[in-house]
Amino acid sequence: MAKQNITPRDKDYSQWYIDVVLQSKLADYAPVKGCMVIRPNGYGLWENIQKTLDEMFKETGHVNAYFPLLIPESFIHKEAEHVEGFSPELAVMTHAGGKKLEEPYVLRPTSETIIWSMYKKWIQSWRDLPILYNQWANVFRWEMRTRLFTRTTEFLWQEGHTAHATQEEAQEETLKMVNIYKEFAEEFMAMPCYIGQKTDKEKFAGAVSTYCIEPMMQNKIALQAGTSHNLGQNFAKAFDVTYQSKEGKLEYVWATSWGVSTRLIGGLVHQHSDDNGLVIPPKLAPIQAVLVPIFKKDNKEEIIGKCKEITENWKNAGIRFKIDDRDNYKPGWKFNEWELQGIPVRIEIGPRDLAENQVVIARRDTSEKVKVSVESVTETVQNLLVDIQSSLFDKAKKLRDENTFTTDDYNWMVKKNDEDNGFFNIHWCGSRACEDKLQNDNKITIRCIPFDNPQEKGKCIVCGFESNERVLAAKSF
RNA sequence: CGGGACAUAGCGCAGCUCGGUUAGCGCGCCUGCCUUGGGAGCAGGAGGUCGCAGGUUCAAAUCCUGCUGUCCCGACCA
Repeated sequence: MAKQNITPRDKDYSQWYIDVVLQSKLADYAPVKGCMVIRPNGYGLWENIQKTLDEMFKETGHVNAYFPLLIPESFIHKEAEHVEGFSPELAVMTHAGGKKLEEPYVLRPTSETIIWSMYKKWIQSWRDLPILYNQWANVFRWEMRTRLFTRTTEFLWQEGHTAHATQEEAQEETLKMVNIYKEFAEEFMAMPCYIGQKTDKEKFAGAVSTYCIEPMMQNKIALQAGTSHNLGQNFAKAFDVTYQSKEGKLEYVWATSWGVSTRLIGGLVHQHSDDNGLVIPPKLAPIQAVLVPIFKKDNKEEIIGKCKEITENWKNAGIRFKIDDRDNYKPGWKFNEWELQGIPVRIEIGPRDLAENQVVIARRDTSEKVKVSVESVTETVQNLLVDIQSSLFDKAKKLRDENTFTTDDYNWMVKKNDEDNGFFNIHWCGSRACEDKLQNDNKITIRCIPFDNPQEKGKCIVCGFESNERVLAAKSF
């Protein structure tokens, strides 16, 4: 008899998400407002995200560095848009060593300012460029309302900060990185993403242009999952960072920054999980397959021995697995537990299987069970991991495609959005007023101007003024 | 930051209206036995300054005030 602790997704989506995160032991509430503890199940996912992205960054020429958590308050004030954007979210340290500080420090909400203060020291000549640094760090943003993983006061992320000699090179870098995010999200997280440029209203505080990936979650709402910014010369000017060009002229340096955060883990939950708990894409799963031996005292050794025999070469084969040989839980209990924790593949081995030289293999995403011979377990599991990974992507893409609508009918969009959310490809005149109206009246924001948008004449869905392309609009987290 | 709800054992809750023995129940946990193919059973046991701080009272989980935290709904954001 299954004990169902998770609120069904259809009954209360928010509560379902919270239940999944807490009960699968990804995270727990911390005693600090808006902060959470990332537990081993969640941190294991983060480690795999880190590992994969870090390789992708290194392959594209980036290196890691680390800058301080504390930033002199005055630094934040040097770039006008930046300070305006981040001031409301700053946590400020005013005392240390039992005394009030001469100048307060802010806990970094992002590191552009402190990094560019250092780039000033390190950049003199065109020969010093480009600088392609990344850092893995924690940041603080004092949010009014927080949610596990998708919005917390402190979160973990990576922030790339690059410096270039030319505008073209900076733009190329900005686009390269947002494409890497898309590739990572789709390939590893099984999360299909729309990719495009942010509107001026939505872009990063201090950027010339911001690019993003926008996947659709199961409630048909967008989650901004990764952003890449072309910072132009804004920070170079604010921190007076110049280089001498080949021609001997002093020029301001061109900058980019880009980041993804532990929000991705929230995205993973929102994208794939179900009423039985977490569902993890195999490529990111800390444990990809769990073996549950079904034994009594007299055959325990024999059955666990078979588990070990089956998995003998799995480490070399690159399968991350665990043999759950605990004897204080019954098999049924373990089945439920591992399902709740989202392990992609479960292998059941009991005396009946042993007698027939077979095992039972269950996949988390569809709950399907198959019997296979002991000899073909490894191959079956390997194939299954590949299949689950692509099935999850296909399922997510199907949901997204079926809920992305091209429309010119404002009333229809509003009705659809109120009833069931969704993504809308709409004509927009480009004015801030129409963008604000969409948000104020319908909670719809323009998620991005997609790169691959068909260029076509049309009329703004809000004001009817002429428009040359469609944009992607939706409610967002 | 506004509006609403909630805060009692690790978790979920009852008790509070109408103050009065030793604050209960289910799950979980510990010990033992027995079990093990979808969250078993029996017996025994441990575990609480009733979110925090004040106040009223002979007496507060219960009444009053303040604070903090969580959730939901808004406004703001990765």
